[in-house]
Amino acid sequence: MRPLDTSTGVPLYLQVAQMLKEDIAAGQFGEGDAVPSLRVASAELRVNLHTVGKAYSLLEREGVLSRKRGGPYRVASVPDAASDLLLNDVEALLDRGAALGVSPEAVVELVADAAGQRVRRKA
Amino acid sequence: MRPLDTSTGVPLYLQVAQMLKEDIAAGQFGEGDAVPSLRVASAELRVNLHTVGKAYSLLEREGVLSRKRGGPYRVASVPDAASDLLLNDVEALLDRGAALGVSPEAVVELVADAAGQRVRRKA
DNA sequence: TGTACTGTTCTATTTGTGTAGAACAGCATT
DNA sequence: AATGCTGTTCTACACAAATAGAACAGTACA
Repeated sequence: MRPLDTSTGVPLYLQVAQMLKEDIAAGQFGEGDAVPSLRVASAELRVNLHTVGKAYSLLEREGVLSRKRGGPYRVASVPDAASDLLLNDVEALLDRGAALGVSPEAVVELVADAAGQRVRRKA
Repeated sequence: MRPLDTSTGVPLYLQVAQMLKEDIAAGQFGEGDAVPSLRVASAELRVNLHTVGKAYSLLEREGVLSRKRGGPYRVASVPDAASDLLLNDVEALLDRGAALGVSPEAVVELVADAAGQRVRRKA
């Protein structure tokens, strides 16, 4: 799994929930599939078992996961498409740009440049 | 000033520091200018005096602000240009896109669409 | 019936954040 | 000198987050 970022101040359990949600949206887990158990996930992420439990129960309240007593967490419903999950971040980026006096068009250029570098790096 | 977001889990003092840094980068405060005093800023932001103090001393360690005993915090050096401050967010956005299986090009399109809506909304 | 897994619950401790109020020393102005 | 501002320091408390370990009940399978 991807690493967690402890420098931003964002609680780990929120990061874990977000990460799993993205993985499900990306198709890594289908509806009805069991997600990694608390102990397995906590070992892989090098995080406490209770932290993962908090993340999973949060996703359960959101309707993404479901549980049966004694059984593993399973995917209840696949969240919105990947691009929908990104929209919030896109809006936040434009907000920050506006706060800095950078026009939306200029932000688009910044993203396009950075994206271009990635594509070139990959090739 | 802009409002603080208490829902993200990001510490308030980091948000305050970030906000002031952006305002300075945007030209709201020039080199040598005094920034709002701890008591004024804490009243405007509806935040504790010590929280603002923590933010200011952080920016002092970063070299953005400087202080003289008994005097106000002043801008020591204007941080990087506004667009530079946005680059980190742009990279983070592309990272999240990659995690979701969304190509850099598709992310650019998302941003372009959202930006287009803003320009139209403004007009 | 064991065995091994699942999540749940409990207590306990540590750390960071945020708030609150008071007191202090330095600087500038009147 | 007195007043009013500046940031600093101190104690105190409340809360959320994270860690740790133990014990528990339910499920599945050999």
